[in-house]
Amino acid sequence: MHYSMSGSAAAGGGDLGGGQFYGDHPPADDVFFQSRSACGGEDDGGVTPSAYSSITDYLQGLLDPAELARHLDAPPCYPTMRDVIGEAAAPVTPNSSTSGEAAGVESHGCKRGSPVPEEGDEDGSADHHNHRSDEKEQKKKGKWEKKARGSRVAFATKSEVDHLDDGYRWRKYGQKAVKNSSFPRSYYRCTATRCGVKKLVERSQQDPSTVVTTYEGRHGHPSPVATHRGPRMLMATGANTAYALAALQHQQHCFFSAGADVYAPLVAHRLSEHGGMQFHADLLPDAVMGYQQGYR
DNA sequence: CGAATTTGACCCGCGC
DNA sequence: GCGCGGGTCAAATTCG
Repeated sequence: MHYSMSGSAAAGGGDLGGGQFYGDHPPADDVFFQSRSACGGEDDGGVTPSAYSSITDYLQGLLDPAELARHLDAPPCYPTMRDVIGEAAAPVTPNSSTSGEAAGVESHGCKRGSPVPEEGDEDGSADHHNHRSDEKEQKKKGKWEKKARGSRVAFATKSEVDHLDDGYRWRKYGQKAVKNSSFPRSYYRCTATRCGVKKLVERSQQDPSTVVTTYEGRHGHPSPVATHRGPRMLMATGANTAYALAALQHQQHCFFSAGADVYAPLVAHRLSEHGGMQFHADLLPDAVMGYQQGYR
């Protein structure tokens, strides 16, 4: 079901235009960015380009902390993440607030369960029952303590579809009601063997039309979609942001076309500067280019 | 029939 | 120490 809705489903929902990136906790390995169709309608003129660079660079681990902090402290021209996606994605718990919406990799790192499956990925069902006891024992030994996880990247996208196709295959392993949100949060794991990447999907409480997706970790394998399509591609429409993210994680070439996310291109551009990802500006709408120039 | 999803139970960290 | 809330497991169920 999830797979079938793919990007096309999002596409059906109309183009998603603009995207916004957020990151409000430099120390944490988290990043947040949002995309939405009505971006132009707001004070998007105030979009802080630097925010993008920070996120982009953050994704690539290229930005120095000081600069990142500066970017993140900059007055948001967008509503704050909390404003946009509500408390669902911006936990009100004190601990999470310190490290931003994504509440820190740390808080998750100590949790039990699939602490980044290594040999036995999620498919290693045969070991599941033993897995638990093993984890318990290992926990006692403190083995899971602060186990470093991949970076977390969150983004919000206007879409009628909860699970946007980002080119990877995901298996849903859980769903839970979230406090202060009438929408449940879904938990997905990459189905690729030995890939411990996870994805959390939930709808914004304040804006039900917005889907907040959080990636955790990086794929250590090529995207099934990209592989099949030959040229690494990312198309327009709603799935852009998700694709962009996948691309970012994979440093794949990224194509954005008219109607595409306004901000994702910026990220792509920035990445291109670092040789991480190629940017195909010819596919961008003028508005995007103009914006980009202003940014540059 | 195998794969994916659903969903209640369980576990654990954290705040009070 | 207790309760809350988030994250994961895994059996049951559904789907292709």
